[in-house]
Amino acid sequence: MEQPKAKTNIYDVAERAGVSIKTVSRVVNNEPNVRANTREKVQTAIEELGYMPSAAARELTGKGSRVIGLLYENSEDFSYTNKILTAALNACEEEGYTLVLRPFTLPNPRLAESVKQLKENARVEGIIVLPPLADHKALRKQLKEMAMPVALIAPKTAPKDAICVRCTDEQASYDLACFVIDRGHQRIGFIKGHPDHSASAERFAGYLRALKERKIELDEQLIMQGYFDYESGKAAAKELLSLPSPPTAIIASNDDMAAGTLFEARELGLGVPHQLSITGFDDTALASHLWPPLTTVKQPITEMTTAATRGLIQRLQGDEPLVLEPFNCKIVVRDSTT
Amino acid sequence: MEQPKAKTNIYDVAERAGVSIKTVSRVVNNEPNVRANTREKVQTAIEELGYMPSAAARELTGKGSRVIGLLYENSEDFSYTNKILTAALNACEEEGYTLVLRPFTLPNPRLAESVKQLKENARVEGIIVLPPLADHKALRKQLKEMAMPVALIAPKTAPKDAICVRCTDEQASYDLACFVIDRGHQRIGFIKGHPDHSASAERFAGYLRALKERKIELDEQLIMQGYFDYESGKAAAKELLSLPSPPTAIIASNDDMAAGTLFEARELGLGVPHQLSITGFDDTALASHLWPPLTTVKQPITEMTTAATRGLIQRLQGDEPLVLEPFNCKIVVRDSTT
DNA sequence: GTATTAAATGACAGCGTTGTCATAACGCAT
DNA sequence: ATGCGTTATGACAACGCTGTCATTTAATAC
Repeated sequence: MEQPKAKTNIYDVAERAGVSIKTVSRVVNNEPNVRANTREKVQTAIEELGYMPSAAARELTGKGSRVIGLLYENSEDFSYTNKILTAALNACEEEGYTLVLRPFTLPNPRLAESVKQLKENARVEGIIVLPPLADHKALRKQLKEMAMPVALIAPKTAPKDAICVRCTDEQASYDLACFVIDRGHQRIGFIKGHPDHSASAERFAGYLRALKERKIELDEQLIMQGYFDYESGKAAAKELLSLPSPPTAIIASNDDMAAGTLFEARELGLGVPHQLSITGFDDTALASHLWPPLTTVKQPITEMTTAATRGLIQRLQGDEPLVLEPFNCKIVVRDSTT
Repeated sequence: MEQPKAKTNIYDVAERAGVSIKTVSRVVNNEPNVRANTREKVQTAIEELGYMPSAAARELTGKGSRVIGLLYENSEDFSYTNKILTAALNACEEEGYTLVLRPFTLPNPRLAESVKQLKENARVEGIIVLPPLADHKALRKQLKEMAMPVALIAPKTAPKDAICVRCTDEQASYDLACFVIDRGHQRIGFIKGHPDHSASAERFAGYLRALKERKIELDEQLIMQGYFDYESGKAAAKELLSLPSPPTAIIASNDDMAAGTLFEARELGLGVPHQLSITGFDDTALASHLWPPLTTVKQPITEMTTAATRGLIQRLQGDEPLVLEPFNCKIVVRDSTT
């Protein structure tokens, strides 16, 4: 497998295989009437050069574009990811760009391959990466190798050759913890987020800073590891609440885990917020639909995403790669806290 | 504005305007050095012919593709729309197609324009339409005019020139109502869904059939109009529960409205399920995250969407437009019903 | 009015592929 | 070997646009 300097085209393959471009075309499109022997030679050349046909050229010759659309009504109550999608989609439309989505389930061995395909097949020129993928080492390496312009949303480490947007997670978490402390709580449980998300560490740091400044001694027992999903929040809450001296408030690193905590409190017959205060993070639809509705933190997701998308597009057009300031979060007080 | 028979290209415009194709190109790309007079002539010709430049050809000449990617981790707990997106995205990837998303907020005066742009700009060859857009008259007309191959998800009326997928909503709703009746309930409230969604009527019909077969007299007071959102469910529940003789069970036409109902029950101090049984529809993440978790109906969304997408792609490739049977739903019993 | 310069316009190649049609090689029966 | 019908291969135009560079036209100065 060689490292193709410039993009290889059908001529390169034809030359290497010692056949005409038409024959290469036939092999690529699985057409009949190619000797097995020849087919193999061509296939080898393709592999060696890492050749991928140009979708644009194909389309131009009358083949379809292999693009299909999906129309849907944009409802209000979207989850975190959805808010990002919508914002990015809108920003792209305004700039005359087309956005192609690619969801992954981690761990994913075919990740590199899939990203490469995204470039060749779907013709993407730049890529926006959401957490926790934004910090995925293999992915970042792959993107760099492909010299793919990148915009990272809330990454832990921000390479300077990428557009990055962040928000003041640490400060928001600090503010939230102070808010809880000011309501008279002293034993405050904390459920950490998924360790792969940069936000997790930031939010935890804010909690720690608040305790320190308000002179509350840190009790390791009150710190739980969660993974941003409902079940992990539930499990963590169960453990916290069965402590000999349980917390009177629990700060969960996102709304899903807060929902799990709320569920667990119910199971144990604890009244919220009177016997237990609970807070979330992200202000998803869930937060306002639970009973009682959750006190949480609202990130300016739409603004962040729009900025990242615009930034990426600007770079693609050769403009200055502007540096983005962190965006401010805001506490949303509801009824899950005393 | 003429009706272009075949796709107009830059030559048509040049001829009509009496200039060279290069000049047309200059106008289209807002390049300098074109006399105002000339520019106008060209612009007029473009309008009259409804010309839109070919993105594929542009890309081939070295301009970028104007496509950017967005990578995200595929989490489990997705809403209804998200499940559809993910399934469609996956089906497309498997078939070597690229899926382009376009969210709308209704009502939208620029809908037709946006769809046209989707065709020209994003080069889509076929379109999948989700409810309630699947029944949007103006949209359907526009798509038909453009001769755009279409796949409709859960439409009310199914034109035979479109791929359509449906599921057994009526039967599922009937089964659910019977389930509730069999638990001893006689006064069962029903919160209807958004009138624009085909599913709303189907679900209501199932409820009616169950009452009839079980010889329970229909009480109009127990029927409420909702709109599939949390707030409308809450409002409907409030009204139902303040009736002189309130229902002992409420069937909401989706999970969001069931969540609103649950909230309202809490506000009124009613125990769920002992004093009030509640059911939802769709089996979204919300349903299992609430307390108590909701009894609801699970649609095979992934299967439906995959079938629709595959069907559309088959048609695009000139194969037989297969007819799809309705998909079966399944009741998921949880703790919100006695 | 003519020379000089700048602005406006056009002719043409090239982008990477596939379709058409011509040509070359093969397989087989004579 | 010879001829014939396949099967395999290649040459070349076409797809619709933009870049380069040549040419025409207008504007300005003398």
